[in-house]
Amino acid sequence: MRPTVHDIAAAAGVSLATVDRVLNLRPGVRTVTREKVEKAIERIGYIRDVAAANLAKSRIYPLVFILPAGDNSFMRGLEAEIRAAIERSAFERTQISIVTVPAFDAPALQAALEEAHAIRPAGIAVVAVDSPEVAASVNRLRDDGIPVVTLVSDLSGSNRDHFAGVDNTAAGRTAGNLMGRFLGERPGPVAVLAGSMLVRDHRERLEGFRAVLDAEFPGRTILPVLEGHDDPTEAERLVRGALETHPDIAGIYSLGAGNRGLITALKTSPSKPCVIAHELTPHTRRALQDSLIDAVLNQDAGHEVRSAIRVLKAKADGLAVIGAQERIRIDIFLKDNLPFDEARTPREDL
Amino acid sequence: MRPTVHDIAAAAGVSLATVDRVLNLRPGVRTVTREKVEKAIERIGYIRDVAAANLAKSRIYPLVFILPAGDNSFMRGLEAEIRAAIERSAFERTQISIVTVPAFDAPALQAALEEAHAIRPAGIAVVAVDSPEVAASVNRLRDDGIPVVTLVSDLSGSNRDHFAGVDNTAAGRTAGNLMGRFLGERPGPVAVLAGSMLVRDHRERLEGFRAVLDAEFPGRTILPVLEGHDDPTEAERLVRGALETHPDIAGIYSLGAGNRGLITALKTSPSKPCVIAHELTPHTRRALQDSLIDAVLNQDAGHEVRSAIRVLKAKADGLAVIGAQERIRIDIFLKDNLPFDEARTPREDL
DNA sequence: GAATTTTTGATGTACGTAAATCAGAAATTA
DNA sequence: TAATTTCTGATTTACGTACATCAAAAATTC
Repeated sequence: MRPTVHDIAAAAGVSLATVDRVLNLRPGVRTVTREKVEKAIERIGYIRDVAAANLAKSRIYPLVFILPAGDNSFMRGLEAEIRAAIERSAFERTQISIVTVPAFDAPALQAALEEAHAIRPAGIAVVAVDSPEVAASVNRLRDDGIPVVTLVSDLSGSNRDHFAGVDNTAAGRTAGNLMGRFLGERPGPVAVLAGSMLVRDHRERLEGFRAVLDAEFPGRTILPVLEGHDDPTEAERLVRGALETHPDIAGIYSLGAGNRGLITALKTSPSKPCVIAHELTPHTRRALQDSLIDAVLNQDAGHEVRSAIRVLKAKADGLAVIGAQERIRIDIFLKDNLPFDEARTPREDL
Repeated sequence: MRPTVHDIAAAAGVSLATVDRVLNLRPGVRTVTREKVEKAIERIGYIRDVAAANLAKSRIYPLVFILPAGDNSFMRGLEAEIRAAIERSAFERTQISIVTVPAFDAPALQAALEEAHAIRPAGIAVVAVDSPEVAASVNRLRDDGIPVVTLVSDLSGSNRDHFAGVDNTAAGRTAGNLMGRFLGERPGPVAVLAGSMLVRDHRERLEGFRAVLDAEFPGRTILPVLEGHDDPTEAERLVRGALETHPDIAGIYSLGAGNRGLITALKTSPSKPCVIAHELTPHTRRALQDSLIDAVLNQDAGHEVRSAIRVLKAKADGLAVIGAQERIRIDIFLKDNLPFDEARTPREDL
């Protein structure tokens, strides 16, 4: 049988009340007694029964998710996953609220963080805009004992507890490797469509992509980055322009959102470049099936949300997390390994 | 506040004892009363607090994992993940035992299943050999109320509760697509190294690989399958022989284990075929880094084990599972997106 | 050494559910 | 209707922890 608080009391030769004081960091215990109890805990290998503790505390975890607003299929899919988690909140003792802020807007994000801080939740998950002010807000939260997890896009210079997202440099490198191999001997430059260099995930993807192409496929030119701000209309205009200016474009790497616009532009393009994009949405899925896109690198939003919740709860309780379980993988989808469409998939009209 | 059993009792106008009888399917309740209680449960939206219930029951879940013995890096990695889960059993209320049986041996597997049946565990996870006798044993377990999850390799003609593994047909298709694209215009046939056609995962991978190569890359010949029984020595001999008989081999698809032998053969081969293999082990990882292997399709053994445990526990309690969470993904590793090596990785000497 | 403060023990209640017992009520059978 | 069987209610204990209260013991201060 697993040892209980009673066993600690017996082993340490103290009362249950004293054990409780030690375990829950309550005052009124002499250092010698505290050490005696701690040694007994160590000795008998006591592990707190979190389920029982949560029951006794009637613990619930109020969590806040902050993510960009706007017409972005991936982000709306992410939001849908958060809503799915809300459905499960009765089981998971969570109480989740969603806050949306304008995309790529550091001051707005900072304001949202401050507002969330005031509520004093058990934890905050945030799709970060990489800026010092945002990092400062996050650090204040941490100093105040509120765990923070960055979601999808990480935050430099902050002591956030965890990043629930993929290794974006590796994703970019993978895209570079696939692009280089898929193109083979085909001549022509490669275009890159990004959302904004203000978010770290986009910067890292670009960096990885560039590194591999430069190192392993020299002679392949990369055109100046097109910044489409994850907006389909802007993306379409930029891609159309690039394809007109450089009719010999051999490949396009779309490392952000706004793929709907990219796809529209591709449909009317006279040439057929090799296209690698990010995030599996209804649009990229169809384009993959129609061979307009050759490969899609994906991060599973559901996994990211569930991971963020697990980590926030664990951090709130001061518990360890299973590192391997929380590593978010980069999925590579070709048209041959598309997962079955599910009800969970964001709606077609998004 | 979430409704409790007391609320049901009040709402149905019955006593707590009757609610308990209904909830836990105990006898001694008239049909009319039972229906009254069930309607009240429905009406107030009661959800059983599993944590509290498990606490009251002092519930533990005895689980049995059955997997092939032998010198197979992937299977030993799987076993390591099961041992990691055993480490967590105090937290997860599980009590896991591991049984190993000779590989590709249906009678031995059946015997192991019958033995596990006798213990009457809360659930069984099994790496299946695809045979009618094994399916019959599994069906008997199910009829007896013991949930069964197939792990890594599925079982035809059984009513196992769940399959914790990847879509192997899709994996084979993906391999075919990558092979076709990576080879480009390079001439020469493709060799396939498998473990055994007795396991469904290998059959499915081959089928998917063939389908894509035939459909999308016609003109590419596939040599007769080499069956290496997941044994490094045998694999090496077979690959060496094939490379000698067909010096023009352009690609090799290794869809089973025994990759150590394949790699040894590759090192001394005068030609450099494009190689796609399965499962990231210390050996395939190094071969990938050394560019002896071009791509590795991987299933995360840790995810599979954790998923199997979650599903078995849920089934034992008659609860629903989050489908999306339990879908095991096919990881595609190129040398550019290798995950960091971790302590969890199977030891080098395996 | 008395008065004070700090530390410890003993005890009870609570969380939400499970499970058991026993008495009493209702339904069924004779 | 009486005797029997079947249901139902009331109550208690338990799971492992949290948390509060009050008394008693020990340590500290003056």
